Amino acid sequence: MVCQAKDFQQEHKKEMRAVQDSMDVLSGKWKIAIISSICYYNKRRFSDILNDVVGISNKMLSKELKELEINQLVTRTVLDTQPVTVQYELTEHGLTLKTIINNLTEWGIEHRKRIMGK
Amino acid sequence: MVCQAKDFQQEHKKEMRAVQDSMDVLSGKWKIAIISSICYYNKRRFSDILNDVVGISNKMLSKELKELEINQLVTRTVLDTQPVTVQYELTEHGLTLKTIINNLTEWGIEHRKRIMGK
DNA sequence: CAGTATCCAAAGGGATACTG
DNA sequence: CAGTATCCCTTTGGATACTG
Repeated sequence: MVCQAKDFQQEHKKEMRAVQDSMDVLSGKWKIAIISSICYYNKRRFSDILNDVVGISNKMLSKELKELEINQLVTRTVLDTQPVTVQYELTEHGLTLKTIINNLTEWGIEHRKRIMGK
Repeated sequence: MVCQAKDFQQEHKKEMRAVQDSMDVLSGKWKIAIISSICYYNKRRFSDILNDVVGISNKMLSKELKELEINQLVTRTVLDTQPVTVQYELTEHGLTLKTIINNLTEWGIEHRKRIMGK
């Protein structure tokens, strides 16, 4: 019984670490929205993301995309056009966030109903 | 065809708004972790959450819990003990985040494997 | 187009001490 | 125990202008 309680707590610590690991990568006002934008179209250009994500500045977008690249969630490809365009894509790893994005979308809709009320 | 494309984009705008609504409530370094802590035990006291969420200060925890209360995700109950203890619980609405928490936990484990690497 | 550079105000958030 | 109050340094991020 004592032992079971210990396992229970150990398990909880592991879960807390995991959830905090996720949030280290995904937290912040913009990351999930950026991923969501790219995900929907598979490939997305800088200026398109800038338009999709309401309120973000180019400075922020640039910074956030770099971090997502470092964390291997997106790839950046410079296209040989005139002028230059840059395409962002989710990596295989980034695509594993699709379920979470979908859940957050659903939840956002319900939450708005609830808070905005009735 | 043009019409279909328009619907596609309209749908995307709705989804972007929804996902950004979610993140308005959940973003920040701590919220998800706090909810996760309470969720695991159903009820959880202030000092316990303080222990669960690695790195958070009492000031931050206090602030974040207030916001979660405002957004109707948690309830706060003062227990008649000596000294006073306070219990936090997820609301019905807060409990709808359980799926997302679980997904984020799973994802955090996989992400750590991937980044810390092989 | 896709950023970078600079300036600068405002917010974030830790440490510490204190209260009912 | 569960916070609040204060001090104060750090980070954030908008606005604007500039570059390849």
